[in-house]
Amino acid sequence: MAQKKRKLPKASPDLRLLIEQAVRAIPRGKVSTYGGVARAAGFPGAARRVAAVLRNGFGLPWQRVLGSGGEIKLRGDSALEQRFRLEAEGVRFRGKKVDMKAHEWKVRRRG
DNA sequence: AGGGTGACGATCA
DNA sequence: ATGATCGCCACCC
Repeated sequence: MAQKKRKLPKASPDLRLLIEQAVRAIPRGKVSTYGGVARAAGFPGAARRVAAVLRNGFGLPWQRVLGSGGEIKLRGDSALEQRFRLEAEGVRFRGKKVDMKAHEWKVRRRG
């Protein structure tokens, strides 16, 4: 049994705070990735921590965070819900993935 | 104290 | 494109 159901880890308070801020900074109609949020929060390589924060936290626009390449990494109904939520705010998909070229959020935006 | 785990990511076959 | 494997690392029991 390689997969037993386990509660997901909660991130450290400060790490969680910074990650939450980065997630909340993603505007409606835009998306980012776990790795991208981690880097934006100052923790490159902490993609898994980002996922843990999203799952554990409340009131976050969790649907705007995707796996690399714009792929939804959730399973089952949650994956469908994420897709519906994104489409509801104008995010378009190309097959199974979000059209990152059009929707990926970049902090550095200067025209 | 120590091994298992995961809403990841990159790489290889 | 799909599936396996490895690196990562805070968290859980």
